[in-house]
Amino acid sequence: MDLESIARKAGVSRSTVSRVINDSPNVSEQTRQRVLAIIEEEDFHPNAAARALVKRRTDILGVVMPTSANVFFSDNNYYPLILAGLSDAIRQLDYAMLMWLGEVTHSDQHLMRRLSNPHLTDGLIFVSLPSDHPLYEKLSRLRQPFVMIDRPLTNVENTNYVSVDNVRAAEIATQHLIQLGRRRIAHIAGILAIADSCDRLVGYRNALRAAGLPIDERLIVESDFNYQTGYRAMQQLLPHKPDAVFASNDTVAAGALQAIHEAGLRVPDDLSLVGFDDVDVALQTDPPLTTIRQPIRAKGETAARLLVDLINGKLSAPQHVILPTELIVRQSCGAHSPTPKGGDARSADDLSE
Amino acid sequence: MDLESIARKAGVSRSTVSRVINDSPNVSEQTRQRVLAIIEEEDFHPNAAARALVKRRTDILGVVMPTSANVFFSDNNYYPLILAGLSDAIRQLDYAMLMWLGEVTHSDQHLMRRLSNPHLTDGLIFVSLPSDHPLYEKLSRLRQPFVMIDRPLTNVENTNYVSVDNVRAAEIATQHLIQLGRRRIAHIAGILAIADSCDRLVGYRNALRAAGLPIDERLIVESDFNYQTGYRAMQQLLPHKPDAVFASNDTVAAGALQAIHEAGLRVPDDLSLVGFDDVDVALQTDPPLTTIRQPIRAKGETAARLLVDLINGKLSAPQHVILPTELIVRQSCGAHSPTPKGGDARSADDLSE
DNA sequence: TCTCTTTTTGGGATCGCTCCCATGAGTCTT
DNA sequence: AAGACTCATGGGAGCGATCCCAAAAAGAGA
Repeated sequence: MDLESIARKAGVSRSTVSRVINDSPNVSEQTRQRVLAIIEEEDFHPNAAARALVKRRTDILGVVMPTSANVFFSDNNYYPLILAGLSDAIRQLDYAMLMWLGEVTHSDQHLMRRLSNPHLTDGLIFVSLPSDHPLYEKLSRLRQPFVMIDRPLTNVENTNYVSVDNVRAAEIATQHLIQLGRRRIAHIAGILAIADSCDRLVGYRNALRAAGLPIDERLIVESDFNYQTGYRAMQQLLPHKPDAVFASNDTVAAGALQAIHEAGLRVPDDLSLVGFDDVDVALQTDPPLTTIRQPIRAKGETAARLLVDLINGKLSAPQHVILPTELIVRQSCGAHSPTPKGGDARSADDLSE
Repeated sequence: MDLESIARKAGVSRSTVSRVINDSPNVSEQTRQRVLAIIEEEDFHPNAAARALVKRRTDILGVVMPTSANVFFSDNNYYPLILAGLSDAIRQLDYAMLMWLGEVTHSDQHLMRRLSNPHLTDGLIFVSLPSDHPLYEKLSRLRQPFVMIDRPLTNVENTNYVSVDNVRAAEIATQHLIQLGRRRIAHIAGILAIADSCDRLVGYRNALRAAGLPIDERLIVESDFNYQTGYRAMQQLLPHKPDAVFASNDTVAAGALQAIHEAGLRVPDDLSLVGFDDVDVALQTDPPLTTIRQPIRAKGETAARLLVDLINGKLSAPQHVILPTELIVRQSCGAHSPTPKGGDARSADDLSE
């Protein structure tokens, strides 16, 4: 079933059917209706490959999340939320979304070739690509446009990316704890191979330094962004008597909270706790978490729009889009007297829509 | 850059280059090496559209999750886990994955057309497609193979699907509670528009009936698969004095647990609690949850393999694949004396790999 | 050395579209 | 009423692969 056979049935030419399908204005209303009727009747679908062959665009965007399953599921639904944002925007922009989840190793030649095939997608979006990734080098040679979500670690200037100012956000979180009178503030970092984690650690150090507080390296512990490692990190920290903890995300904060409770300490009375992301879990802990809200879905949406602009040649210089974050004060930091539970601001990201 | 230009540089013909690319055995080793060198040198990528046009296959599988963001994120990572399973298997089978997330409404003609375009994907996988969905009707007319994950509500016989025996699993969970001497067993159901939820409810009723226990409709409450509604459902149940609760998933169970604790009751002493899925959260509650483990990732993997078999014409009759579930006994049901925390079986799905 | 078979190679036809140009029909102008 | 102009339509060329068949080259057997 092709254009020609539809044309024959409608008593017109191939070209006219093509015009109808592509909403060309130069078709008489009468003809258009006749053709549309036949198309409907025959349940005709134009061949995407043939179209792509001549138009040199597939109307497909590629999304690559070279994230291990481990991180994908533990990190606060961060990646699923990014995905949702991407998916929404890409659908709205009338593209389809081709997806690769999971680690991409250098040895996976097949996949590497496919990813860099400029004929398969019109552009690519990479989410949290580590700097030492073999794809990185390939990217530079790539002729097709691409956008990164989260700041790349190297070659920052020439890369289009969408991120938040993690350094500033971490400064604000830490500063908040300092203003509450805390002096021994610990930090449970995320995976330090990820730029965001590094930046948050930098922000944490900046804030302490700015306040003239000493930086005690024993108060800095790494985690894997998940509950379990948050719990263990806190157990490591407790002997050094911190009076506050800034955690790399809300799930880690929840794990830390568990360890704190098991040690017979109270939050926020004995320790103040601040998380990051502001997702569901921040409201499910007891007490609910003070945290930094970042617009996770919006990151995905923005990246998709940016990529499409790039594809359409609307941009010249590389774009660096920095989305805003916000400190959400709840009970776990002890900043103010408890408000009625559930009465405070909810995340814009988690359950909305 | 096309086959022809590579051919010219290598001093061979178009056809020979094509043979090299497609691993045809009828190429001399010498020629193959020469051509491969040029391909590498020029960073040549064959045009996927041109290939698809003549081969009549795109090597792309479509995955449709017509799930609202609400359910996507609340339901125990169920959908992200399915996705991971699909992604792994599809990559391994050397296909690419085209994805549509989120609700697909009848009015979204554009998307509907795209989904049913047999030239875009070689086959489709639908995850938890509600029975009243407009896509359902379109599917029947579809000429391309498709597989569903989770039992469809109607037209079951003619549909290829992968699921678990939710009825039986719920019977086992409920039976377990009965054997522990519980008599007023409540059920927090999931969204009843989803077949799985219905089946679990049926299994619950079956078990009570088989044990000669009365079915008290006040002990059955619906939830949205998330913490919040699990919490509220439990609050509704408490006045009717249940001595056990079978929850539709682990997150709902966690929400219920919170409500139980707030009411000053203890688990498992005052109430036994059983969840469903066996994901991370089941180990993060205190006490850890007794639950039904279902192989979520394996569902995705199985569906992908089934679809590829279907595409290759290896199957004739519609396939119904039912994967096994397992009762995982931990502390929340009170079945045995507490084992050391963390020492019990972990989910095969959550953090592995 | 010549024939017969097998392996390797080359080039035409084809897939189903879009693009471009030519043509015909209808309208407006002078 | 003829030329100029617009709008609707038709058909050739071409996108870049694969497939098929024919031809050339290499190897085998007598």
